[in-house]
Amino acid sequence: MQNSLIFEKTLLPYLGITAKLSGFYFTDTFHKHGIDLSKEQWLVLRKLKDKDGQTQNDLAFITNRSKTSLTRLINTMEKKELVYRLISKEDKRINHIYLSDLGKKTFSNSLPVLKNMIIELQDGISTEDLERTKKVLRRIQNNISKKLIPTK
Amino acid sequence: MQNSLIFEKTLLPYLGITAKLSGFYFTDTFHKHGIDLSKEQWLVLRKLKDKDGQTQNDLAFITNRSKTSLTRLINTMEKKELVYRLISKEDKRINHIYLSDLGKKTFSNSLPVLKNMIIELQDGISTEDLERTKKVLRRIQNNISKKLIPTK
DNA sequence: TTAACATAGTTGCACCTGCAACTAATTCAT
DNA sequence: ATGAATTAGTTGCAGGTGCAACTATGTTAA
Repeated sequence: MQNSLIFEKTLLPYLGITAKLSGFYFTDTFHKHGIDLSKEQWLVLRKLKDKDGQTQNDLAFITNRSKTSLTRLINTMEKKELVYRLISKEDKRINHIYLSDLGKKTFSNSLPVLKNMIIELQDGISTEDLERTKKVLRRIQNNISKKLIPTK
Repeated sequence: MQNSLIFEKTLLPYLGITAKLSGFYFTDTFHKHGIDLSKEQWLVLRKLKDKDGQTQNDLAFITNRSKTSLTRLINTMEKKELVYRLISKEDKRINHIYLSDLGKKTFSNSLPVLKNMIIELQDGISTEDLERTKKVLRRIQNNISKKLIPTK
């Protein structure tokens, strides 16, 4: 019992709980505002907004997902007509993913809601604390990356 | 594009990415060490180690899960013989969940692995930065909790 | 006492996830 | 030029998730 309590003193449970609660908050807020997007779907729209027509491989990579997961994410998003697939003419293996009008509209509707959500999320935290926290999280990401991709 | 980039400057993506990578790292490390536990299963063992025989309701609450999700988590853990259900004699609606010997052994095997994992995760971060980050994450949790349970 | 309500847990449905094995298309090397 | 290796995406399988509706049990109030 004493031994397992050590972990409560590390960042891991804080990270896990905060991420979980943020997820609930995200879902809840979008739902309340009639925005029919999961956080995963939102993230894909956000990446496509940056650069439309990316391949599934690229999207999987930049969203830290397996290509399997991304395939199915795009399936549901295509069913909901948020995005559409176009097979590349140069290489028939490749799908390019594009935002539909609905996708664009839904994303742009989500922005003010999300903006407000973030303000409430970060309420009462100083800029300095925010920056320091980011630095710590970035450090953790680097620590993990080194371990996950061994030398390769 | 300019507008959506705002979110990259907030804590949300840092939180999401760090939690995701931590999850990968967790799974990867346990797998490498032959510990057959998902992080969700680990968390249930951890809570039962604190107090054996808790009800599904209690476990769902303290692990921030829906009772649905917890039901199914216990189903798989029972199949793997990590835990077992006992129906309460006072109230037949209630299931008490107990650690099996295998559950106890698996959990205790996981501890040194996890300990080492956390050391590597937090490598190069000062104690002060750790504490400050925890403070920030706790603040976010509080901010969200206020919003999620409105007055009730 | 019995009808109304509350509670613990399960189930159907829909979604997100990764691994391993697969198909189809492309490239590389002999 | 053709067989081998590589690559992009899909599918089967197993697992995690929440909501709403449900069952079974227990409590409460008329």
